[in-house]
Amino acid sequence: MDYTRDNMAGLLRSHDINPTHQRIEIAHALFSRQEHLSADQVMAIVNTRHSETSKATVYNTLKLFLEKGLVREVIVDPSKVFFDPNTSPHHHLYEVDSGKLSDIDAAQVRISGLPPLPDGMVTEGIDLIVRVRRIS
Amino acid sequence: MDYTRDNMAGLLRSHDINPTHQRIEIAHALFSRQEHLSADQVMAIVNTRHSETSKATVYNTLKLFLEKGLVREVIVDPSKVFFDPNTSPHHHLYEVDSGKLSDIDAAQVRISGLPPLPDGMVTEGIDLIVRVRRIS
DNA sequence: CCGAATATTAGACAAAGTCCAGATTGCTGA
DNA sequence: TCAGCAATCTGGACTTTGTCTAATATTCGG
Repeated sequence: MDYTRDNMAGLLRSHDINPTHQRIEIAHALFSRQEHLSADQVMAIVNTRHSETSKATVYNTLKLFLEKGLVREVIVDPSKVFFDPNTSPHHHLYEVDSGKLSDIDAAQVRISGLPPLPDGMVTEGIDLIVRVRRIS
Repeated sequence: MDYTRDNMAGLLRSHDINPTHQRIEIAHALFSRQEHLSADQVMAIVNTRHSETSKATVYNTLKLFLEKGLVREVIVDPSKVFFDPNTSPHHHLYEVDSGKLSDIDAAQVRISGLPPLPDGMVTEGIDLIVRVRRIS
């Protein structure tokens, strides 16, 4: 897969998102790296050369991507949200001291014995986070 | 189990925590309710009558309780951390729209097929969060 | 190329949480 | 009893993440 800026435009369009210059840059930042990035990190990447994209736009765009199913939100650190360009079913491994976050393929993992949901509720997602720490 | 303030003092001592007035109040707030509370909520409860405990103390105390294994931290909402007086193994059910958080007993749930940990790492905990939403 | 709709922007604002230096508390031993 | 000392608590300034708003800029269909 080639994450050129041109392909980003197509990706955005296919998710019903108007591909503007800023949105393409932000998508490129996330998808070319295939990493979990915080809003802060996205902003830093997008504005490396000279400031091009405002804070508000970064936040708006990430929220838009989230709504349109282009990225996933990962909540592991109380101080910041990570955005994950991998939307296929998977879980997360979080290294507490370094803050490094990596994927665990959901295909191998089996979760059984969950209780029935309360009436009138539907599952929006199941997040499994394995918190690990370096042996000291 | 009786969560009187006197018993709180014993609980604190048994966890190697000096039982001060403020710490007893905070422990009482958490344990008498057996609910997930945010720092904000704890502060509101403790200071209902007249302001008695400062913000700094509430945060310091909750962090201390966490270190001493008296409470658990639950990270489900990016905007605030919840503190959980239930430290027995369990998972969480989070109602996205109402913000309500409830427990899922870990005894019934089986998680299998997790990949081996990276070298030199130990598991600090496994958080399983089922996010649900009311059918609209 | 025009005008409407859609995006972007700077900067003010809000909320959660941290930090610090000074004031309080509660022991301890004489 | 009380001075000395360590532990604790405090208000308030500060930081960081994220939201909001009103003005400006861009885009797109016709």
